[in-house]
Amino acid sequence: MTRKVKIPVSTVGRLSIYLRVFSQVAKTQGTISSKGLAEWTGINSAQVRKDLAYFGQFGRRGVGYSIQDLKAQITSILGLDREWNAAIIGVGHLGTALLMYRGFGSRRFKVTAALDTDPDKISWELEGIRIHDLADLAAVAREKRIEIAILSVPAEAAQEVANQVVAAQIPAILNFVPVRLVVPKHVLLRDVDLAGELEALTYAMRKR
Amino acid sequence: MTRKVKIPVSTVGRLSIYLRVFSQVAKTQGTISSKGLAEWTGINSAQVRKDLAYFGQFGRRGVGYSIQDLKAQITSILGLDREWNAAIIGVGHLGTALLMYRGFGSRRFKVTAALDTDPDKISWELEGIRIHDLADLAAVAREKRIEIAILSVPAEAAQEVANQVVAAQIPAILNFVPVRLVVPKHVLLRDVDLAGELEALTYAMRKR
DNA sequence: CACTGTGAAGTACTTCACAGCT
DNA sequence: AGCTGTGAAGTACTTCACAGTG
Repeated sequence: MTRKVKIPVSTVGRLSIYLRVFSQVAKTQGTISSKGLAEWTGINSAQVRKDLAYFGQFGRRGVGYSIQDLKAQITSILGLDREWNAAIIGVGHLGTALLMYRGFGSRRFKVTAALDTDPDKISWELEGIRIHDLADLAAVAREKRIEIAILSVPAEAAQEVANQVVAAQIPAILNFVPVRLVVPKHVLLRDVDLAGELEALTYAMRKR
Repeated sequence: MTRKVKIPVSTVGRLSIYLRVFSQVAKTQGTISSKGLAEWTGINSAQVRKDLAYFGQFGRRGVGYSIQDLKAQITSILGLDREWNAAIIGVGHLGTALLMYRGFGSRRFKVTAALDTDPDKISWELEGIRIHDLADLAAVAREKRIEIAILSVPAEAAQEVANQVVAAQIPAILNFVPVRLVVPKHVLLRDVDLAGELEALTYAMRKR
């Protein structure tokens, strides 16, 4: 079940997609074939089988995959069989935006803290979440058992704040700031570049 | 300058990254080498050269790339030499969030309209942007010259709303809804999956 | 002579195609 | 008979390495 072979990053991304199909199919009973999943997702059926086979032999030849089993397996592989506490760092427009977004929580993510350096914001509450002084990050992270830092600070401050996140022993960062952050290898970093996504669209439109 | 060779999607993503370095380097005079860009971005210098060479011969051997020129070139390639009007469709938590986020606008994107089906929201204003009835999408799109639809509606409604976007002749969709949308080939579609990004982090944390 | 532009080699991911199980 | 699991083939992207040049 746990393997030696290196699993492509893209495979992990597709696991999220497969999982989501089950909410749409809604049936928790019954089976689904790789071809069925392929139709729902637009992903090639051989790709579906290969993705799932990385993690074990979940399917039954001639039948397909048990929806219930597969759902449980993927949930567990993605670590969604428990809750994860996240903190929003930087409560500007985007940070506020992300605080309000419950879509994070609908799956197993809880935003349980917010932090900023602006004295006008500190100790306010937003959506029921108190805004702490960023200087207290280490204490807040320990107390609230924060495992994910969601970064939405100004670009100039980003690296310095990332350093503080690392010092506070938070193991993972979801970075919305369009800056290349340098962090130690043991810290997980993932970038989301919203302007970049739009630029990919305008690039394609411009080409026409 | 315009080419036959197919340009990797990933190259376009990196153009956004290169462009961003110039805001950080700040100097509009002078040159930068592929090695310099590599250091700023963490991208291999051969990759940098290959990416830029897709679009023409911008560099000078022995010298590097003129920052001013390169900035102008990439800006133009990405279509950022003009403004683009976007509409937010679905003013729930995430939609409101995105409306408030000025980071879109800081580059050349303007959110000039918002739409929803909820009578309690319609004709309110949020951040100076009026919320229109989704039923009026085609009219609003025409009047406001909307070229990008930013989709943040409930999953159940997403495909139907996407159909309306297509019917309204909006050529591009940035989809925040975790659903596979089916649209005609001439409509550009890009998916952003925020829960998926977090799941990629928890997957990696779980593995330890 | 430092640095680009680019073939060639290397690596990673995807799809095919089919043997093998149920 | 139908569908998985997986080597082998195919395709796409990255990195190397160096000839070419300002």
